[in-house]
Amino acid sequence: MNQYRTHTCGALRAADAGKTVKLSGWVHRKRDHGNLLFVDMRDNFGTTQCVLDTASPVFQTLEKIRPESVITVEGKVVLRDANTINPKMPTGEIEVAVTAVTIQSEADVLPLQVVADADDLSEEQRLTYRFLDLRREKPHANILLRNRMTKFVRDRMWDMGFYEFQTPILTSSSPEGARDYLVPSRVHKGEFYALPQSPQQFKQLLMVAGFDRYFQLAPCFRDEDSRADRSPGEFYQIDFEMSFVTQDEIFAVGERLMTDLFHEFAPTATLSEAPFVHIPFAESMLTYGTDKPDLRNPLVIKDVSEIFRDSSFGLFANTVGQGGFVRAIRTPNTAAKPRSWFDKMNAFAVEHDMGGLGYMTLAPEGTKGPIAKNLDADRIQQLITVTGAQTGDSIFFICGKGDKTVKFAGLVRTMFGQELDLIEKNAFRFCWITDFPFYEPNEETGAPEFSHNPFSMPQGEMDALLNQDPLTIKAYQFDMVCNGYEILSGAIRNHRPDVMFKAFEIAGYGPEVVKEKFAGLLNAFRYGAPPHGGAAFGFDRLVMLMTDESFIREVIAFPFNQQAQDLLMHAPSAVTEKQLREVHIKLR
RNA sequence: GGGGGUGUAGCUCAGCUGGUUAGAGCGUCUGCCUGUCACGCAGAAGGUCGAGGGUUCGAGCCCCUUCACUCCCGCCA
Repeated sequence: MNQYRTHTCGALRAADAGKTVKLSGWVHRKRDHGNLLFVDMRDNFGTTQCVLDTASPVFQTLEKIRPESVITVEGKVVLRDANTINPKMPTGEIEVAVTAVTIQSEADVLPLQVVADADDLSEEQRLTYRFLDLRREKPHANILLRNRMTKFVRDRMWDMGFYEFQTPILTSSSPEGARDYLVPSRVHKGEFYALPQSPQQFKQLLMVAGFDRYFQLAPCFRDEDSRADRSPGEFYQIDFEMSFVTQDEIFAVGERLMTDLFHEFAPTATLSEAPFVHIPFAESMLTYGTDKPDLRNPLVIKDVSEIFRDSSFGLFANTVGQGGFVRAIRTPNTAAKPRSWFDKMNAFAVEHDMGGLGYMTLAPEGTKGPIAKNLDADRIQQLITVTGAQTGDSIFFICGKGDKTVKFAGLVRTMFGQELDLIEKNAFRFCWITDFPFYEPNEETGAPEFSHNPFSMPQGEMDALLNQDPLTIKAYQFDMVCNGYEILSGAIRNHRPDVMFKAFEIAGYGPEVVKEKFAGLLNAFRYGAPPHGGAAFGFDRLVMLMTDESFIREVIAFPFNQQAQDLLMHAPSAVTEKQLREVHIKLR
């Protein structure tokens, strides 16, 4: 018999009454009635109430023990009286009458309150005492859910015929993408390894090696600043790659995995049916003002620039005349809102450094508002038709130039979705964003540069590179978006050296540079490479969606803080002179 | 790199228009309590008001500098 326990703290039921048992766990809560003492014991599996009075030989010991100490108790399982049953606890029909106790580890006074399970501890406290924080119910449950999702994903990928691999953690620095984490080499003075930003090149090499289907729950490292949904430093991807496929087959794998995963872990939620809707990048930017639209929000953005061109509404007409544009959003059932509400909406624009939010209301007695006053009836009718507005609605207008205005329209859409409580509840709405531009103009020079991953295949391949304006070429590159979060990114890869040289040449890289920086891949492609493609899900972000958390730290056992520090292990930290000498580094 | 927010007891916070001795809840400690399950009751201890400087008769509060944490922009598949 195990010397610590016969049962876990979540196991005992009425049927166990009469048994002599041993439990080990943490002192969750104590309720001391003077001559009667209740001790709730907690472990990973649950909580059990222990009871003892002055007749117990260990009464004094347990009366003194501090919360969160680890103890082993022996005692008899007894049924509770009907009026003392606790229906909120799975073990609530019984309690353990304690006859003996062993103190395994006595806890000091706690720096923060674990048992209170309050959600309002500061991040700094929680991360400094993460081992205590993770004892709390919700953080504990989040990590266990992540654990079950890990197994589920792994099983489904195996079922779908993917082989699981490990790829190197110490690899070479890559010039594209994010900032690398560097590791100095001791053996090779002045040279550095880099931690992989993703196993991108390795998984492609595995395709060249003929393994057909690869997957990995891959750690990825990027030295970039954090966001609520983006952990600094490191994160995990469900990374996969397939040979002899087109985009649609990658989509099918992604849809299968998400459909199964969300059915399993969010059984009550409404899900998008596969196949998920495809939204070309350009359309997404126009209709939603972002490349990661939240489709739970029913509002859409319409371009109404042409209606305002040469119109009598001078402000908008002038902007359109100078290459700007006007976007409109219909907001249902808002025509009767007070003037102060429209002013508040306008203030939102000012906060975001935009001129304002023009509007027009469709009251039963006619259209109203500053824009309606200055526009002829025909144009007003066109606005109503384009936006689909009905009596009782209003239409808001965003006018300006450039990318900033496009994105601002997206912010306005999101703001109205929340303000008017239009966001669908308990739903996961998926879509594919497709047809990303292969190149984008450099902000200063206007010269084409890679907009995303240079390893993806341009649509039209060599013919497009030779004969098309580079800035109009699209890539076989796509994202999957769920509820406004980018959860996957993928592409059909460029497996043709000639196309790759040409693609880099257009972006301003000569063949020597390509040969130097991508030697591994290029060399491999010279000796027979299958057409291939793949993608990667952000695993942490999926867990975050599933747990309905807004912060990615909530689903990572030992996350960095915003400054990419581990407050528990004190990383990063200084090292000794000797260590620095060995890796040939001198600090300035 | 830039912008916003926060910083007061071990934890979470309140603190008015600048005014006497800086408060609450939880936790801790002490005492009482045999059916609680966030037990209850009584009491006590606990403060460099993030740090430094300034204005003022007087600063937790106003000004300047600085540090820490956090959210966002930039950045980032």
